[in-house]
Amino acid sequence: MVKTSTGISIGALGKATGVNIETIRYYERIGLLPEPDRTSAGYRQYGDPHLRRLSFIRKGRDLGFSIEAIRALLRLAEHPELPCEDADRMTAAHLAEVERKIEELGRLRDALREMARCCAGTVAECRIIDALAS
Amino acid sequence: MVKTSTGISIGALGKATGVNIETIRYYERIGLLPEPDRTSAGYRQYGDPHLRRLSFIRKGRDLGFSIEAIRALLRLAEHPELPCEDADRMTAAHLAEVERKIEELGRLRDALREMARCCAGTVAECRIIDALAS
DNA sequence: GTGCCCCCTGTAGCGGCTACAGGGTCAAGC
DNA sequence: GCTTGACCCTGTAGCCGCTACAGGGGGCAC
Repeated sequence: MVKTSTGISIGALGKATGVNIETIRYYERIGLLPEPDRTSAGYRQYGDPHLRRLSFIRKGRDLGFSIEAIRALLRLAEHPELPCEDADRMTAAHLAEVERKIEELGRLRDALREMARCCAGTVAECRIIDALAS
Repeated sequence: MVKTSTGISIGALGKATGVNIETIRYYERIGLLPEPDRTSAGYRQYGDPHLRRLSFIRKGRDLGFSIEAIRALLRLAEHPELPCEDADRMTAAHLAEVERKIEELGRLRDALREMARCCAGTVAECRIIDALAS
């Protein structure tokens, strides 16, 4: 009972992974997702490896990894025998970057809070405009 | 003693405001900074109004306001007699967006921390790769 | 006159998609 | 058999806010 799997369409793949169809084609164009087989009409037909790879990509993007980082992580995932220090280093670097951004945005938030709710009056007395113009 | 101010070059304006020269030209192109006078050789010559306007823009960008928001804030700043509720609303909206991003990044940070430092071994046992592939 | 730095215009690239335009294909229902 | 509508295809351009050239001209000190 060998099942000759025919694969799924790009729309079905998109639904299964939560990735936009245009984004899937974009990933193919930049070589992140390999080109799938085609039906006689030229429709893309995806199999299980594509599904797994795309959902890997999606999770990576959700974690904020860049496309290039994901490319590297995918290469690693294909070689389970390698040491995982590269993955560790990339994650640490990304985490540090996220922490940096959080701090930056925290400072921004404080500055904005200080300015906000200035206003019962006119622009001439506005703390916000004043902060920018002074 | 009327001083006929000759204005400053784009390089000097950039230094004075901390804005990249190419960015200044970009702001001019998109109509955010008005076209300055030119010397006979075609060099831009900026005066005090440009300096003030550009430093307004710069402060706005530092606070994370979009170009379009800054455009609106500049229009407001030119009309001190108007009520400042627009500025207030824009600041509140921007603040809310910043707070949303902080929370999102906080969740990201937690997820990354959970994954990180997995590794003394190979990719096969790597928590990072596993989190993405599973 | 000769370096060297500044300035000019115009265009293309970055990241990561997203949105068309202008067409072909397929399956269900009548 | 024919229509309708949902799906699919390619290719290109746009989003944001710059940044980076290429290829040339100007200004000033030595």
